[in-house]
Amino acid sequence: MQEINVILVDDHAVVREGYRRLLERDLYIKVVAEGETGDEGYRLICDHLPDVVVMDITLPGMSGIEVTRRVLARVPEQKILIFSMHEDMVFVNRAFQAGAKGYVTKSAAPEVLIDAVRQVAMGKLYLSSEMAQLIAAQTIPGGEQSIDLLSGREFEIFRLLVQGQSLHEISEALHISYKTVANYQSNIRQKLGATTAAQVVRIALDHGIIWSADKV
Amino acid sequence: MQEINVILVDDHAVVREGYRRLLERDLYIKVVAEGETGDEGYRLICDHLPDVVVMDITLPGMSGIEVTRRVLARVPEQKILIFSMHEDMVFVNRAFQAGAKGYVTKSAAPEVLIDAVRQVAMGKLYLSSEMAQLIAAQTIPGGEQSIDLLSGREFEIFRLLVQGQSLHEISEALHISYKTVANYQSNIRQKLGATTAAQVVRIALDHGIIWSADKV
DNA sequence: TATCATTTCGGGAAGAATTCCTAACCGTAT
DNA sequence: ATACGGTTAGGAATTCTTCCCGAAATGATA
Repeated sequence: MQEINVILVDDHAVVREGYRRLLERDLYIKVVAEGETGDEGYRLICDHLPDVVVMDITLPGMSGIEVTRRVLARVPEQKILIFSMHEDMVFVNRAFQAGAKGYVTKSAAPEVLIDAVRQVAMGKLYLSSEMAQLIAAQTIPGGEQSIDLLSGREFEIFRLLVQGQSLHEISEALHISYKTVANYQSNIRQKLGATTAAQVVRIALDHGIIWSADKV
Repeated sequence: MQEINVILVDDHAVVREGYRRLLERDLYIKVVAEGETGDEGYRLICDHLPDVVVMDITLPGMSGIEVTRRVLARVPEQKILIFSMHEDMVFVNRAFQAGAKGYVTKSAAPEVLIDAVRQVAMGKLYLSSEMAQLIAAQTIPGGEQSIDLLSGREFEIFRLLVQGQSLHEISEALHISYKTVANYQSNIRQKLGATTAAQVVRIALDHGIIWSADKV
């Protein structure tokens, strides 16, 4: 078996240290560089062109997904494995949309990461089994493109809801009955697979309908 | 120097693996057990009574801060070091309120964690320098955020709520009555000046308690 | 030590919100 | 014309939320 050159990109030094030691338990895997930010990771990847990149999503500045997109725009064959704490389908979808070759969660067993790196290096796609199960089970809030299931009116009410408006305020703003708004909310939650209001807001966040104050 | 027995509590197996290898680079430090959830960590700590606990905040169910509170209620002299990705002052404050002996962020240099474990084992308090700077910077311009009005328990439930957990799930995770959680939610909303669940989530966003996929 | 404030915990009851069912109305596509 | 989906609501049962209360534990302070 050939040697597998790997670049790690993660903003947590201690965590990176752990990956490196874990991955190098496999004698064929060699970590050739480590990046701390999205920009640094991008430069390192373009310079080294490693066999596999293990990349976190949450990074200072450019996110791991954005780095993936940019790298693949210049080096389409580059193999990038997303290794994230996010167990949300939205992230998995975005990762593969960006062209990532694999997605592994940090809660997976250590051996899974090694396996994933080897699989991806061989040109295969890799999705950790928990994530694959999530895809199979379609009860995930925000899974698939659930937001597209919303009708125009539903989407409009959805937006007002996640902005923090009360049902009463919405009914006045739209000149419809409170009861109608309440019914819409029920339908929206069902279509999105959400059981709590917070989950609905989270879906809105994931789709960029609203955003947090400290977002760059 | 005496041997330092350590217990690790973190929900990410790969990350835990990394800590273990990193910490045991120091010959006096010995990792005697690893916990994956809040409940498991609590049991392990009570059973082993290690010299130092290295604990993440974000855990399934009970948070690391909640575990800290509970452990210290029974073993007041237990030394607990919070090791979290959160660089928000809110979390540092909560950690020390709960009785933690140290707070180190995961973005700190690897040696910092080892140093922190040693300091805490010797009975000292430890705060990584970035966090110490944040404290210094925050004392002047700060100005009483509404979120500071929340008690420890209220903040704990607040976090679970905005993560999308139902009242029933929270009551099970914290082993308290549904009614208590419902009452807490009312108090939280009042203290935060929020009338809808979505507004509560927005406040959490603004304080960095949760974040959106939109950074992707 | 005694005291007072705070926090944690929950029951009861009234009121509000949510769900589920139903149905009307209106375009549009078949 | 018929069928379909979207918009609009009411009714009833259920669930959630608030506001009231109090008990127990904790913590600070005099």
